[in-house]
Amino acid sequence: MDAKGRKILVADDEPDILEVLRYNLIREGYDVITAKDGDDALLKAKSTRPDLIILDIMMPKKSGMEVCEILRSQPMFHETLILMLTALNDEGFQVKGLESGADDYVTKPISPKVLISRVAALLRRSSKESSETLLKRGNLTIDPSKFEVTVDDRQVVLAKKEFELLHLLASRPGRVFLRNEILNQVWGNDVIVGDRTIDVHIRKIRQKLGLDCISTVKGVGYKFVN
Amino acid sequence: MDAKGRKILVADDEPDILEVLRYNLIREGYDVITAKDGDDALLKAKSTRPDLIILDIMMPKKSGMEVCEILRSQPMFHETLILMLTALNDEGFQVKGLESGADDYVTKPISPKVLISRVAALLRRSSKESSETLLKRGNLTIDPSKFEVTVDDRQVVLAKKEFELLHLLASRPGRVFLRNEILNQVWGNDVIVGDRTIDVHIRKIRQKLGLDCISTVKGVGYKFVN
DNA sequence: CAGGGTATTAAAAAATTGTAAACTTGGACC
DNA sequence: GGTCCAAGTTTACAATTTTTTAATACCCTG
Repeated sequence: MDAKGRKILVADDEPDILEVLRYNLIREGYDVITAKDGDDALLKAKSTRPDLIILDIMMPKKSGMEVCEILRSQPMFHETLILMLTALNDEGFQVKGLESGADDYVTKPISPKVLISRVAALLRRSSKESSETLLKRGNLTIDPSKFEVTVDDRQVVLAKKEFELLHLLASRPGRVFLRNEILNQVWGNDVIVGDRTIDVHIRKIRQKLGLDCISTVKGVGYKFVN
Repeated sequence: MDAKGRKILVADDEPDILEVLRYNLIREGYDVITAKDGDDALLKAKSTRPDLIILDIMMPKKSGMEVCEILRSQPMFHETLILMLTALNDEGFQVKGLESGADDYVTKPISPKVLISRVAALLRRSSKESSETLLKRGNLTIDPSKFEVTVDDRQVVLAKKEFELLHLLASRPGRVFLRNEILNQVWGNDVIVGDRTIDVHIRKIRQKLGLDCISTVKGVGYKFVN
């Protein structure tokens, strides 16, 4: 589906399991990073900042639970999704797992179908939430749930497409969005509109905001700066 | 914890399991209603409007899945939490369960500790305000228990749909409700009515209230402002 | 200074909503 | 059963806003 670009870190000490998970997740279109023990997982989590982390409970160096607690204690991973793999009937762990900050767990033996389904459910939920949470960039505030934009306490009324376009750009400050990406995200894959349409909307946003927060990258696209 | 007043409906055909669950949930401070099969569950769900429904997948009369789908198709239960009890390794069901609209599932054999933990997690997540409390928004008062609306001490009589629509919008001031959301919440998932219906009702509300408290967000929906 | 790209503008086209009025339905009442 | 009434829905059209197109001006780079 729309799994593109989602990074998943999988940590398990059994190479076979790791490979099965990697294979299945990649087939679904996710970017997969693997780790072979607790310390490795921590290291790779920091360097790659995945969207979701799958942790086996039983691992050398550090257990999944320990890794989970360490991650959760850092603001960087406060929002990162964590899914635990636990042994069957391991009540204590299941309860502790949820308490230690995991978002979900799947019991072993792992069925790829179930795992994929859970992973998708988690990502779906979080992406829904993120598209509804308040976005603050300096003196600019974007509230998708209220469909409101504020600049220095002054409320600005944007039309639908303008809002969506601004929201897209502001969701990843600094990152350049190609004109194609913008068309796909805001207009949809199938809709065909002329190229100048984007310019016009950008102009209206700039005008209404009275703020120079969108910069042009000639020949490439637009990006949000602050 | 803060389980006070939370109603939980438990449906399972095995009396022993039912009793164990009931005992444990009551000990946690929940109000528990029990049902012995699918039809019974539907009946009691409608009459008691629980906050959370625990459904065994395998039940006489109607399976947990069927019950779940029927419930989800009614606006009354759109927000109600549903937790499924599935047999171990029952992959197909687990996947289908999540797809059919359940919020979570727990595998049998059930451990009370795990179940309690999951139930608490679900209820925590959805700490929505009850739809039966008095709402005051400026000079507007909405009393769902009496089905009354007041503007500056002047009582306004609204029809059922009008009332529900206003109550929905006012329940989250500022938040935009998409036309789809409105249709689902007020009319129900399965009911098919024309698009203009919403406009007409909005108009009647505006007219009757003589108050400009509902603002249009073109291409998106409506929201309550004060 | 030519060429590829972007900005600006105005106006056309499309989409969306507001409104009034007609129609449908289901229940209360006789 | 028939009649009336009110809520709810649909329809059709007007009013409005948003979105797109198109034409032109601009601006940087090689």
